[in-house]
Amino acid sequence: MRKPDSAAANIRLKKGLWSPEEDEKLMRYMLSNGQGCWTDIARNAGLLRCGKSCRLRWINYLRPDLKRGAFSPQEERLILHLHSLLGNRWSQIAARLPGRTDNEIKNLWNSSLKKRLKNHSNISSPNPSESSELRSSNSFGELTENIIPTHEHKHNNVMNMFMKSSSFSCSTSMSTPSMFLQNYIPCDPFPTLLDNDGYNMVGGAMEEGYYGDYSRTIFEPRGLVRDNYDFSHLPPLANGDIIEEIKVPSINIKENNQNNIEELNNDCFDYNNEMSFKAEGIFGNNYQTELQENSKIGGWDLDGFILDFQMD
DNA sequence: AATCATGACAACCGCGCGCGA
DNA sequence: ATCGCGCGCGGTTGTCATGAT
Repeated sequence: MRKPDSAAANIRLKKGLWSPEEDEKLMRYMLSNGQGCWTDIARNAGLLRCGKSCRLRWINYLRPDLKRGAFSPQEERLILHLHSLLGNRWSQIAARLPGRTDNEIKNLWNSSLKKRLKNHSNISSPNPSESSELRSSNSFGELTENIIPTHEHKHNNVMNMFMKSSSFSCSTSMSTPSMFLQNYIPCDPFPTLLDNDGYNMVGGAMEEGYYGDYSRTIFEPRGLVRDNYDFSHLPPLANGDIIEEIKVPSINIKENNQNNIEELNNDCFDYNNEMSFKAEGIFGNNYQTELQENSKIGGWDLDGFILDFQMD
């Protein structure tokens, strides 16, 4: 049997909304003393609150690194996408949206996104041949059209994307972040490439490369974040393009997971050194298992699909 | 102007987990 | 091995603001 906070057993603790004075006390204490045992923090800061309440107030409201204001459409897209992968694991979703809290995301989902998603699915036809039109014609389309519903649509025909025509041969310099980025094949942040079912194929890369804002999304392994990157001078991918060569940091695959959730949770790559490889332009749906460090053959999961590649 | 409905946000609650005694 | 405690998470409820009737 669980006991209540020891302090709560002795003192009548305050509940409900926080006053500005309480915020001030907690803020001042946290900034000068840092995080510790929340029960102690509550007591030492002179607050008649339980530690749990203080923790919640700090994490969800007072923390200096919180991003205030409404969610951007890009953030909403990301939440939808991550929710399709992770379900109601709000803390894990929040971990991929800097400055946002799990509570905030949960509230957004419950008050807004869930209803919109439901409306969207009611409108959408189960017939895939109709879904493309519907996506662009209903109010929810703007949120979903760039996202592959991971567990629902793993098409074989994705293999036809990027397999023809133009190629990219990228430089190897990487002394600055912007130069470094030239080693990546850029994607239109909101691409229009659609497969036969109307799902956007480039969007699938977002799971791997995304960690902040879709405008930064480039075709890259999971976890890389590059701010303020200007795509305008780079050749856009077009329908049917082939990815001939991509230069990326060396990829040391520490472990391989076949589970999307684990993929997101585990930092599988080491980006310390750059290495180029040939991307053969093939999207395969077979996982490369037991990849070893310095392996010449590899691949990474792009929203459930594997881009196979071979090291130079 | 008053009432009601709705949405957004804030906070609470209960549970499970990890850790140290 | 067990217990107590703190913490984090996800579900739920409470509160307030705003718009519609």
